[in-house]
Order: sequence, then C-alpha cells, then structure tokens
Amino acid sequence: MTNYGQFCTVARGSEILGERWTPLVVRELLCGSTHFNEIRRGLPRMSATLLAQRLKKLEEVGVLRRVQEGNNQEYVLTPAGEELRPIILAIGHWGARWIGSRLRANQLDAGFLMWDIRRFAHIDEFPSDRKVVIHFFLNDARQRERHWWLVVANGEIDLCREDPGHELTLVVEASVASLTEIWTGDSDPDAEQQARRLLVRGGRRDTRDLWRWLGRSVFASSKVPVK
Amino acid sequence: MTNYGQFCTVARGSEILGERWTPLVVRELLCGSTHFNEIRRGLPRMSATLLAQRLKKLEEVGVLRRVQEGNNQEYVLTPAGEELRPIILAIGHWGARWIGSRLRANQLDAGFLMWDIRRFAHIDEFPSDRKVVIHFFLNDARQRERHWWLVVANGEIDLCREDPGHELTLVVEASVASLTEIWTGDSDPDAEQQARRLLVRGGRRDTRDLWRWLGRSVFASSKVPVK
DNA sequence: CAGTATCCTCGAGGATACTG
DNA sequence: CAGTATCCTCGAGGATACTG
Repeated sequence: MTNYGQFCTVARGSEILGERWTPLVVRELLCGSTHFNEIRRGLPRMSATLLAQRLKKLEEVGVLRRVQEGNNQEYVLTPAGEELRPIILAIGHWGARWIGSRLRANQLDAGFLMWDIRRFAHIDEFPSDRKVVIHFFLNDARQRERHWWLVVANGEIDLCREDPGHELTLVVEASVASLTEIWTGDSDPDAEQQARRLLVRGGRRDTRDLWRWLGRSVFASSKVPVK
Repeated sequence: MTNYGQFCTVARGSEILGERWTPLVVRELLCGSTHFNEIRRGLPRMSATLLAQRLKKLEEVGVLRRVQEGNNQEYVLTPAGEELRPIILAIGHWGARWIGSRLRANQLDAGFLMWDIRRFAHIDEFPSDRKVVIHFFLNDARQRERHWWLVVANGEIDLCREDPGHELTLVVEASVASLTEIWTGDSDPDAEQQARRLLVRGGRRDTRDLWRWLGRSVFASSKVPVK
C-alpha cells in the first residue's frame, strides 16, 4: 500500500495498520509471541516472505524492536506498539459484535484452532496438584490433524500431536466446526452436546471444569446483541 | 483483500477496516459527509470507481445504509458504522502521536488543505453579527490553487475559488507547507510568522481570533510527547 | 530454526470515456 | 450530480527452492 497523500493522521495510522496482515501480526505480538515461527503458527496462511517483510516494516516505523537473544531474534513491541493494543482489541470486539466469526467449512483449520486454544488456555485455572492431559479427537479433520493432546503440568502447557503416553484426564470428541463455534462463542458446550456434535468423557468434576480451563476466545464475550 | 481464513474476530474486523481507503471513507462519513461527491472531495486521490466499490461493500457488511433523498442518494452510517468512531479516532490519535503528519513536499495539496479547514472550522466561534471573509493566498501553490475565499455568514460556511467581491476581513498569506503544518499542529502561527512564512493582515482583534475560528485538525492535540 | 532469493501470477485499482 | 463500463498496468505477494 502506497500512502494516501493526506495529512490527516487517520491516514497516517491506516497506512501502517491498514496493510494486509499487519493487524494480525500485531495481534500475535500483543498475545505474547516473540519468535518468527511462533508468530507464523498463529498466521498459518501467511507466507514467510511476507511475514519477514511486515516485521521489517513494523520495525522501521517503530512499532517493534528486534532483540538479539542467543543467536535467535526476538520481536518485541515498543511503547508505540503497545499503544496499538486498545485499537486491536476494539477491532476485535467490533468484529465479534457486527461481523461474527462463523467460517465457511473450507476455512476451518484444526491446527490453527488447537494452537489458539493452547495459547489462550487459562493456565491458572487448571488444577495445580496434578498433571492434566486432554485428548482432543476431531473426528472430521484431515487424517494428520485428528488427534491432539493438551498437556498441562507445573504451570506449563504443551500441545502434542503424538500420544504423550500419560494417563488421560479427559477425552473430547467433536467436529472441527463444533469446537470452533464453542471457542468463538457462536455456540456453547451444552448445545453442542445435545446436538451430539460434542462428547466429553472423563471424571464428572473435570468434565464440568473443562470449559473454565480452556476459556473462550477473548472476544467471545462481546458477541450477541445483534438479532 | 480476500479474507484471512481465521476465526479470530480481529481478522474479521480487519477484513473490513483494513481494506485500502476504507478507514478514510468511514472517516469522511463520521465527519458528516453524506453525498458521493462530498466524500470524494475529502479523498481527492481516490478514484470514483473505487469509492463506489467501497461504498457498496460497506453497505453489504452493514456499516452504512443508502437512503433515497430526492433523486440523489445519501450514505448514512448504521449503528455498526457509528461504533467505528472510537476506533477511527484511536487510529488518528495513534497516527498523530507516533507517525506524525508531516508530508513530503510532493504530497502537499492546497485544495485538500482548504477543504479540510473549511470542514472543521469552528462555525460557532465566528462573530455572529457580521459576515467574515478571509482571503487565503497560498503563494507557492499551483496557479489555479493560489487563491481561496472562506466566507462565513449566518452560521453557514463557504469556500470559493473566485473572489466573492465582499469586503475582506482578513488576508492570510502563507506557503502551502506552512499553513498545513499549522493546521496539523506540527507548527504554530507565531513560529511561522517569525519565520516570515506566514503573514496575516486585517484588524488586530480579528487577526488574533483567526486561529480560534479555524481551530486545528482534531488530532493536533494528541501530538508531541515523542522526544 | 529463521529466514532470503527468484520467478511468476493474478487481481486491485487507475485512466478514460461514457450515462441517466 | 452520481455514478458505471471497459481496458489496461503494475506491483503485491504466493510458490518454491535455497541458506547460515
């Protein structure tokens, strides 16, 4: 995007923030990702070339700084970048409220969903006195993306694609669409369970606590009033 | 812009707001423009084709409504559109604070500047008991854009490119860059006057009141703290 | 792991001329 | 005034293969 040739500072701001992918790159940084491939995982459809380009641009305009960390780089928001937080959040809330997050079937992405869940799971809500292992079985996902294990222990959370071999706390079986809609707030566990698109097996107490552990997408709450 | 294939609502919001020109079209509507060519005047570098396209898109996603007004159309923001106001303002403030509005010389545009001044002039601040006519002489603008007359009477404001023939209240002579910088808050009248890039002629009292009448760009105030 | 280089495609949007 | 139709260009960014 070349610039608008306007002195209005809305234009100035938009030249940065209005560039394709940029708001999402900033979102990733705001959510705590700092490494290149970490950011990429949150943006699976963005090419590496393009991400590198955007990061460079954001560095130039002073939104982030590159920090040497061993022989890797870290990308850290500057104060200017931090001040984008309310704007990005506001866009998210507006999007949730007025546009909705329902995706057409071909946009569902099991890997991205699980990564998002992992990233926003409420670690503090998990029991601290034992290891929790949740097996997600996404019954309509592509072969390679059907099984996921979320392992939480010692305040650390891990997402595995191979059975880690631990005893299972819970097994969650659902369609990708179903789990996505619960996650985004477009539906809720009870409704999905009744529609037989969701099945949770495990201890009664853990089954109940599951959704508190996982939380919802940050924006799920601003949903609704739209009739 | 095709969509991001993400269910994150930041992505949803950005698919709308992140499209080129869209934030500025919304800004125009928020500032009270409702007719096609009125919006165009605020966006002189945007083609009519593109503006029509964006307006259609914004109607589809429910940000604005088309209203029949005689045999013309009016474009009116919906509640969803109104709720973009804080976001657009926040982008403007962020842009003012961190990016600045200084333009390279080739981006200065006398016509756009004058239109912006006209649009945001504080009508209530002008004397209500007499007509005020201000002649702007932009001494380095292109031939056709050197002379402008701002006429304020009966709570109405008009911008003319021909001498309206009324008695002049004030004459303002400046370079385009100079008046732009005052307007955006990058400089101020005193500094410009001392640098001999600005000259105001007229009654002592009116000369003093001029800048209160004109005000500043809305975002001028969020400027500065950056060292 | 954290990118870069290169080549190629395709679609956004500019220019122009037109219309009710 | 308020757009639309048509044609054309050019540059953003995808795909692929590569590197320290």
